[in-house]
Amino acid sequence: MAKDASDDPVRTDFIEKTGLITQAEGLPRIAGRVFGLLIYDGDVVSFGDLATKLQVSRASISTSIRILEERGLVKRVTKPGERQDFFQLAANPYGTMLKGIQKRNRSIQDDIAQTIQSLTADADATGRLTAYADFYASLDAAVTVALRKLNSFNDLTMGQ
Amino acid sequence: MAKDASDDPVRTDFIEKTGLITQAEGLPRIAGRVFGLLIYDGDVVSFGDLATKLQVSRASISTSIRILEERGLVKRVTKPGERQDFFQLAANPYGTMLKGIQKRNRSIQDDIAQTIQSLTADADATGRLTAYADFYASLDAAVTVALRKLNSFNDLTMGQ
DNA sequence: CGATTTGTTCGGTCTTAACTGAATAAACTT
DNA sequence: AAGTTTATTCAGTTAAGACCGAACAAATCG
Repeated sequence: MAKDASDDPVRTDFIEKTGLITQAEGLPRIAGRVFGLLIYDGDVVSFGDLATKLQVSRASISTSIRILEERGLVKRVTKPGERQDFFQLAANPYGTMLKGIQKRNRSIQDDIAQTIQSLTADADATGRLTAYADFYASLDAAVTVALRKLNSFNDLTMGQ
Repeated sequence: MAKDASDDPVRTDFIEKTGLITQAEGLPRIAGRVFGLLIYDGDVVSFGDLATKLQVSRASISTSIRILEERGLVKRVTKPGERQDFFQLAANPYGTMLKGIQKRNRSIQDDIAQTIQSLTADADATGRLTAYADFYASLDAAVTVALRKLNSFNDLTMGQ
């Protein structure tokens, strides 16, 4: 009873923090809480437990899990003899997040490049739009570096 | 009449794009449109022109400008003999944006570090929380690199 | 087969925040 | 001073989306 995880204030605070952090990234808060719970507890957690532990409806768990699965951050697993679905962190969630950022940055770069293409060659705006695109290019380069570092680290620790 | 900027579909598209891009960054869409307009037109633009050109209320311009000024992306200027305020892109808006990202990443790192501090030393979660913090640390390092590159570029072109 | 457990979907409610129009304040003009 | 022009603030409306309960579908159990 004293060892009930739900009594751990550090854990509760952390889960709420991840909810807010993730919300700022554009995901629903509950999805962030699920993410945080899976990080903190580490274990494989059942669908029902997620709902009760986070005190939210099963419907919210369902949609949050869908979002997290779509983003490749969470994996659904099943257990023989168990009817419920279980969930755990995906293998390399942070690499996946970086790839998502990368994808988005590149899409923006493409959008801007397309605008630049449409300008008349002598257009006054060309330089400023190029600077704007360069900003996303430099972000892209930086994220690529971070991704490479992260992967090499994983290769070491995961013996890959 | 044919040279009216509002007739330029490339310009209009670009401004709408920046509205959406910036919205995804967590700013109101109109603020993003103001930002895009200032990039595209380059000129110094008056308060009233922003409202009419973007077809939004003056109140929306006021709050959008406030947000953009707070973030250091836009500068307010005045002209002798002119009663209106005028606006232009800040000197190095992209560097400022990177610094904002940096600040946010570090705040998150601090939050996570604080949680780790609160854990008992043998806690099972320590490793996973550290990996989470490392993710933001690697992002931070990446942004720092991008910032340094951007500044050295500016030093060259601006003769700084 | 009927009953139960489980996950998803759908309709509706509620919260949040963007946006507007009107009121206000401040600066300038005549 | 009275009247204009301009920017901000505030109250109210609107729009978007998070969240829930209930209905549903699918699978399992008795």
